Amino acid sequence: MMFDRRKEQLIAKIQSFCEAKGLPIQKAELRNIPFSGEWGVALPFFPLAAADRDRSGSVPQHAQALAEALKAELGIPEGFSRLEAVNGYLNLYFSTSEYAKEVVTSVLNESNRYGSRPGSGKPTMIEYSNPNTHKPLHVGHLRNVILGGAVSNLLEASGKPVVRVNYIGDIGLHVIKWMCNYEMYHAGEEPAADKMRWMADLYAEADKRFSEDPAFEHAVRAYFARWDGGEQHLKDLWLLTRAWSMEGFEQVYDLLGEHFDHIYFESEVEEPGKLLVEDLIKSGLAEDGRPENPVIIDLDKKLGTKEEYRVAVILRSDGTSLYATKEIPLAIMKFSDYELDESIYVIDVRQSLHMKQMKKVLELMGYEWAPRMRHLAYEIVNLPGNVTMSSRDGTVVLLDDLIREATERALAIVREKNPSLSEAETREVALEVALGAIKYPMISRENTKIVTFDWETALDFNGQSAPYIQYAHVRANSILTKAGGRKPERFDFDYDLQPSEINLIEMISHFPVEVERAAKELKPSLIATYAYDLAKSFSDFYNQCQVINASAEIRGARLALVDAARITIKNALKLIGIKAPRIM
RNA sequence: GUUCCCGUGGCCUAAUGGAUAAGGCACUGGCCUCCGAAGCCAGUCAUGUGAGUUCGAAUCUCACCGGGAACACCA
Repeated sequence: MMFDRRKEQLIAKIQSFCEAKGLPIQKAELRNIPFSGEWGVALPFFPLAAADRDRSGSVPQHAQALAEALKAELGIPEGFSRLEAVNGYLNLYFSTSEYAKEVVTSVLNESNRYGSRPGSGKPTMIEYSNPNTHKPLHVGHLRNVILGGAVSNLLEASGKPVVRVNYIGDIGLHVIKWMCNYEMYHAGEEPAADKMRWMADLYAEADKRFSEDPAFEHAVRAYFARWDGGEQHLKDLWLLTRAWSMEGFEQVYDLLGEHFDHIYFESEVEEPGKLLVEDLIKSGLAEDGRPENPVIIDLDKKLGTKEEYRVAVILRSDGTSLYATKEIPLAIMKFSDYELDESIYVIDVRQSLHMKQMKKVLELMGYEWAPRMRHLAYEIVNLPGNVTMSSRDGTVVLLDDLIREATERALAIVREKNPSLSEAETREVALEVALGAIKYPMISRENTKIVTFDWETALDFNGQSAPYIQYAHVRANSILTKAGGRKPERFDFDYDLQPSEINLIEMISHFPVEVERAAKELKPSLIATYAYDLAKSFSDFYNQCQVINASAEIRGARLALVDAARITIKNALKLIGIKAPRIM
């Protein structure tokens, strides 16, 4: 980039200025100017002033004096329009036309690659979604899927290959309940077209019977014993119904635009887990308390820590497996299946201690990669009044219901706002808008903050929301279409740029930096916020600057800018799993 | 009891240790003969408390207050 080179030249000059004055140059760092309307870089002189032994007066005063001194020394470097020493900062403003052209040109050239870099190196594995078969998905699962998917996208965009994996809970009491209920009351029935829904309804029915009908509970226990006995008929039924459930999940993942590279099943790590526990007992790491007590690893005792790692329970006293039993072989399997740089777990914050224990256990077992396991902890989704979602208490919002409700609402709005669309277009747009609207609040806040779900917010298509961003994209698209769809081959920003278009170009140019930061910190919320700010900048521009009706010399440049904005909005939305419709 | 997370206008959220704390919702009043009003413009209102570090703190440290979570056989 031309401006990178100019910056380097500038930094060299600043360095010689600092050396001449005996100032610690390592403390000189360029940053963005917070005000809009013009662009450039700012150099704060406070650290230099504080370190200067020849300082006269207060630090801010001296910073201002230094800024002025450097300003006088630099004159006006090539590529800059003016310099300004104010409030202890030296602000260096770029020549607008060159900078604008450079930004817009590179966005148009890179198009849908703008903001991403090619991948290289060892892959990072990201485990997320992790649903239980035979059970419905609720909005808590949605946050996990959206977050995991977005983090995967971000890492990919920042140049890391990614392996997306899903760890499916395909065994346990919930499965037995479902199958027992099915055999007793729905034997031979086939799933409805909406498999997710059908499975969920039967699960709710089974769960209700289980808690209300002692006879059914009895039947389930007996059924479980037959399962443990390895009865072939039950195995066949399990495989069949699990496949139904997986097909249901696939339907939902397709709808959400998610995919996985590898599926791990709980059932495939259960036996290896039990074998590992025996090894751990033999090696002396684990203590076998059976038959009265479970098999444990007393981490605090082993490590000499106090109430930090606590006790990890790795096998029940009756010899049956626990979550932890299976987690250990799964972690090992991941690193042997792939040569991983990192193994990320997207799991809610309540499992932080458990994750910390697993990592430590694997470290004690001698796996060099254990430190490369990383828990991405996120907060749960609540209901108003700090009500935790629980299917047992019936305080749960099913994903299915939410998507249906949002789509219906979107459909009505699209019909009202844009009646000229065909039925097929209307449906497609409504779905994209509805999904965007329900995804956005899940991803736009920090991972560590609780999301409180309420229908009003989830179905609000105004304000800071995905539909607002999508709408900006649609309007940009609309201008380009009206202009004839042809892209100007040559354009220049040699005219007096309006503050709103300078601001828009500035926002567009920040995208790659935002992607890097979001990837590094595993924070998709930064991109969600950025996408909104970008859309807002575009709206400002849209309201203040004419494009199609502009004079010939301005028109080409503004069309190019609109196209660059359109591309950047679309790319940003894509990273957070939201589609950008052409029309709406 | 130990540990972790969160406290920013009436409500929800934003702000790589840096300049004037930024938006949304709600409320009030304006704007469709002008590239689409899911929009735009204008208005009122905020960093839990107290110390510390720093030239400079919403941000870092400590204490306290308030809310949530985890802590031996759920996942």
